[in-house]
Amino acid sequence: NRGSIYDTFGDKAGLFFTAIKQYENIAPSHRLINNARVGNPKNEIKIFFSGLLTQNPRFQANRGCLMTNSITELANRNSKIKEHFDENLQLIEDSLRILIIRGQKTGDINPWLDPLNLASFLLIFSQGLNVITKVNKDNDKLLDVVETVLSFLD
Amino acid sequence: NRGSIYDTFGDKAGLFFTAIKQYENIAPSHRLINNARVGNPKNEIKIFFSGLLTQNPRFQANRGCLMTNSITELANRNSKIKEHFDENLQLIEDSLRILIIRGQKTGDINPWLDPLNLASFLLIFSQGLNVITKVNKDNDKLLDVVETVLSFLD
DNA sequence: GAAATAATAGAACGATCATTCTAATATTAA
DNA sequence: TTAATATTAGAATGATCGTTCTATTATTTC
Repeated sequence: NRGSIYDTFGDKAGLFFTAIKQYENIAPSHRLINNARVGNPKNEIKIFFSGLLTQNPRFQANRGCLMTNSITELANRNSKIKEHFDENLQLIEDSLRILIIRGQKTGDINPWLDPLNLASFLLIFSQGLNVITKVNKDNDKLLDVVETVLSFLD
Repeated sequence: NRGSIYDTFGDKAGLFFTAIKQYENIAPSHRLINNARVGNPKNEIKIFFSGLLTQNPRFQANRGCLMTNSITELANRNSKIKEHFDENLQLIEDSLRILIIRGQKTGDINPWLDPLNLASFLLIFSQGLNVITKVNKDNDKLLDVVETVLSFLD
């Protein structure tokens, strides 16, 4: 009900921000961030990417990622939104970097690769997946590409 | 003027489609598509990615790519837009694939890599760049990542 | 230069939007 | 049960949107 919504969230922007925060708790990046310092590094990265491709049945198909969608639509018009997602992306990149460093220590990931550079690359690639899945639903093909990307870590 | 616009383009959607078509003639993918069968393969791919990072002074900063932005905002609500960009992405992927095959023949690109798989990867990565550049303006870092990606082709 | 055509400014339309308000109806706490 | 508190339906607000219209002013064409 309109009344309840305005009472609880203040305004449209407040509701949106609450939605974003809820979304971030169920997005694939949530597990990645939480497990950055535990679990098998390469496996966590793999699960993260699989999560981007396996559409959550909680969501309707083709809707993509709320963060990616919001960045492309709003980042250059709403600095609060932009800053929020800038931080969130940084958190994901940090987690990837930590996992890469750990993977290099255990010998699972090529130690000659630069962790920050590689983490940044994986983050960018993840955002690309969130775009492409909105038009291309050939999941098998995308899974193959993800496998290729993961092989770059070897 | 409102009147002229409606007279020329019919309605808002017509104007948008015309804008899209004009945009596609100046986007970095335009050169890639046109040069898929000529010029140095690896160099064309490099120029394509540089183009995504070097913001065209014709555009205002931080606006990203009109195709990427439109896909994430409209693809699941407007099937005509979705189909248009699906075709356009396919065209870019095809061009990348053709360039990769040519590069493999000349020995510039690792012949063991699967051209379609790799083209799909580069396309996805390009879309990721179009997302990330909307929040992260550290161009030097992104150029480093692009360099890393291009090194995957060796 | 006159007639036909195009472009302009700006009023006007109904639709939708974000938001607030009111009054009625539930739900909880005492 | 009563009183306090939430929740609801839905009317009402002003703003903006996409679109059309009209009357005026330019620009082309003959």
